[in-house]
Amino acid sequence: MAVQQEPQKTSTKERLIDTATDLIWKSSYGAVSVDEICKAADVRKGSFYHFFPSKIDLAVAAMDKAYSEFKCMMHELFDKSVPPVERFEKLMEYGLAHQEEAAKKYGMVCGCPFVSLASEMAPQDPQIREKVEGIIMRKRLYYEDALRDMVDEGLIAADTDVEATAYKIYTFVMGQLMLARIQNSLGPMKRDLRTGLFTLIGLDQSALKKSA
Amino acid sequence: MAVQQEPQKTSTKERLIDTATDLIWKSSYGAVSVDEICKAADVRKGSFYHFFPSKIDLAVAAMDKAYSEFKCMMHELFDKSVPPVERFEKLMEYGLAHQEEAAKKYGMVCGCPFVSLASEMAPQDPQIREKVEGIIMRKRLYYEDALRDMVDEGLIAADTDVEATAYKIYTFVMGQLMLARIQNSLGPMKRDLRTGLFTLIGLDQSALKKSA
DNA sequence: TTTAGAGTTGACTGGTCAGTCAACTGCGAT
DNA sequence: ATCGCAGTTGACTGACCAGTCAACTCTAAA
Repeated sequence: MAVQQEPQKTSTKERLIDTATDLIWKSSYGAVSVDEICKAADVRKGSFYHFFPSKIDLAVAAMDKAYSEFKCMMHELFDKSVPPVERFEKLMEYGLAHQEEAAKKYGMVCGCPFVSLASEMAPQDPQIREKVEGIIMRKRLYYEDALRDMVDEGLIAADTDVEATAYKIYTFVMGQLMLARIQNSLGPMKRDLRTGLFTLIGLDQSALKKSA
Repeated sequence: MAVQQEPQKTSTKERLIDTATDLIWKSSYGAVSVDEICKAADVRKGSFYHFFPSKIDLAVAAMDKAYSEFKCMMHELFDKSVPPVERFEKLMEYGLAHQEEAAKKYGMVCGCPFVSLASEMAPQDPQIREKVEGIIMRKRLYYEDALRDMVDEGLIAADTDVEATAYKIYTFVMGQLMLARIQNSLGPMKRDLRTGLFTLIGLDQSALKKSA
């Protein structure tokens, strides 16, 4: 009558990272305890501290994994072979789909996991701050590349301040995601993200409608 | 030789609210304990729970006070007698000054207290969510009024979607503040806030430079 | 002078927190 | 066979958590 103890499909470490991502993204770092993560991941306390020296290190590892997945997508989406306008179109498409999926999975709109965690933890923890700073920078560089290509193609003004524009886009998207999380609604984002982003870039909206 | 116990200048309740605002704004709700707030405010535990049924109620009271102060400023700044463009100019001026002041006081850039707290707590606490939802809505209505006045004055396109534009402005500013907090720097905001905001509104930048 | 109630105090509770540890298990290399 | 070691276990620590409470003080009204 021994109960068959079926083996876990994923490794203990991976399960901890994935569970932490879920729980922290859904609520917040401060509201999720190590015990909670362990219970949800079906891992004992000792194993947790075998893999991670502290709770914050798990959070950093979770950010690493989330970003490496995100980076893959960025890499193929923002490839030189893709027309620059389409890069942003596809990115927004992907972003919205990702949010819808997460909203269904978690029962609420969750926004950007990096930004939410960073806003909470950056003032207290330099590890988190540095990690997210790097993520922001690398995303921004993708944007800047695309903007330069748009300048080269004559799509936007030649004297466009590429760095400043990339920052503007970034903060706009960040704000859109933050509002969606706070209001628990993707409505405004669906309506405003695309036009707002292209306005900030300086692309003629009417010219866009044709291609869409 | 009795040590003179000089009386506190502000009421216990007020001191708790102000201290909580400081501590939570600087770090986060989850990272600040009731004991910590009490100690910093020189108030005993029992008094805390005499005035507030729970920690979350104090946070809500702190939001109320912060917003009521903010509202006074908004009310006179967004008065009909002020030209609409100037309303935004002054708001940004005030906002940046406020951030500089807070950065000096707390030793770091703190961003928007409403948004930071809401991002952390909205998914877990309906009281916080509702409170911040109301704040967002009322701010947005000020923006919409100003935008309508700009339409009337022929400063922006007559077919401007006032509600959508207000949302875009709001999220852009929110994102700018969030980035400033995460990066602990007001640099990008000083450079990009003004031009980004007016681009989203749809105001001709070159026309603005003249008046500035 | 009495009384009621707002405000204050500090000790207290029970639970939860992050993190520790010594003992154990299973396995792959020698 | 046995050694070493990554991984696992669960009991444990001490600090800290939000919240409680009965007793106290002060004030202002009756």
